[in-house]
Amino acid sequence: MNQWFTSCVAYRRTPAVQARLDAQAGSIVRAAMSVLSRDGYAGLSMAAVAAEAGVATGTVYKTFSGKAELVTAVFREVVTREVAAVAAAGDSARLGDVPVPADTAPKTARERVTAAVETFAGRALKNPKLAYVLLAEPVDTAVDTERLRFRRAFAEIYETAIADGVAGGQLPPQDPRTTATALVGAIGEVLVGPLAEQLESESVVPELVAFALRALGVPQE
Amino acid sequence: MNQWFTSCVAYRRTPAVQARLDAQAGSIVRAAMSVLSRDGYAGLSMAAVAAEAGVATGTVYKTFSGKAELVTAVFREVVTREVAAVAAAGDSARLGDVPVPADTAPKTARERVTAAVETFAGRALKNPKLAYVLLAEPVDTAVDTERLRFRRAFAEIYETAIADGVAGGQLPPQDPRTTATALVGAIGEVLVGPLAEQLESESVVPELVAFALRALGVPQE
DNA sequence: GTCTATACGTCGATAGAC
DNA sequence: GTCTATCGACGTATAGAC
Repeated sequence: MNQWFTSCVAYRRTPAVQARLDAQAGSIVRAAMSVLSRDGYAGLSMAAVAAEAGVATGTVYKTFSGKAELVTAVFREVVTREVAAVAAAGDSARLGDVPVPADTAPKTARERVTAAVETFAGRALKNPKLAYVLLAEPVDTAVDTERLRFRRAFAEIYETAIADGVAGGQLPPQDPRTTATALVGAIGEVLVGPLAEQLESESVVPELVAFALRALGVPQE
Repeated sequence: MNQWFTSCVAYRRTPAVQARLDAQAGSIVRAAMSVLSRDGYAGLSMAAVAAEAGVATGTVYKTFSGKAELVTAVFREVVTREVAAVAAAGDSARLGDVPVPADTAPKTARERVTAAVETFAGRALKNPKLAYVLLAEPVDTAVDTERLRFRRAFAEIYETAIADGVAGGQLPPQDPRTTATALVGAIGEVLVGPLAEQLESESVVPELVAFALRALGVPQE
């Protein structure tokens, strides 16, 4: 009994072990992202991920109970990255923890939305396989649920920019939440086409920006 | 041998039998639509559908190889109905086979888009369970594929209206296809929220219409 | 992590169509 | 008379609760 207890304590996860496991999990997730970017969801087999990460297939199942869980983790990682990039491009307040220099004029709603749309769409078109999985590819019920969070996160970025614009009189009266949500849906829908067919249509980003500015009611130049 | 052949001919599906089977398939699909509207996708079990249709569960599998196939058939049926309703509301050319009376002024782009958006959103909010399944609910990979067709069908309705408006100078220059696609995405995205939470927010339809009109560049009244 | 409950899909028997 | 469509109960897998 005493010995059993001792063993139990001894095998309890030490911080070091936990850290190693976390690092491994991160490594596997990054490997999965690489595979996804290169070969799309069709190529995302557990074996391929394991090979890319340099571990055995069994090891992957050690940290992720199944493919759905792994995919979900990958999804969360990618979403966090993309949201950060778009937020950085669109937010006027601060990037990371660095305050905006005092001599920089605050961005207008037009600038903020333009930057956010261009960043989002540009990144998506630069990594079409990944973006298509994120936006639309029929994958898995669990992933679909994650997609809802993903879209919400982007909508919140637009929402603050729009609310600021309305408050400042740059934009006509409107419900910022509705407009922001609609914008996210619009951008996603438009991108799915070029993404699915691997067309990097050059005109799609400017068209998207034009649509967004019209939809917000930005006064035409 | 001769007798076998005679029997075979005798038991070959006669038109009457085929018609009955087709009718049964339709009946099952309609039953599934009822269940879906009432209990949502969670309540759409094969047993519930069979009970609603007044047949045994085994019978359902006679016409549909599995749940995925049944759900796909239901999806197709619903989409066809909804597209027809929205097209009828939005098209200026003709409703069904009846030509528009000559004394009726052709609808403006503003009227056509307003009618289409109101019809689509109104019908969705009147049947939220069904609409949520159609638009966003994580269901099945096969259904996701169908959803793409569904959205495309709606986009085409908007596309013709927008193209006409641009050609007639009522709308500013734009790519009708892009705008139409974006509009479908925007409307769907906005509706998902109220639909998921069963809120029949009264203001959502007017806001959607306002968004759509701004996005098309319709001159503000 | 285990356990229970629900629901998908199958199978043999029966009844009815041709 | 033969074959097939229908029925409904059962096996099994999976998902959700504790």
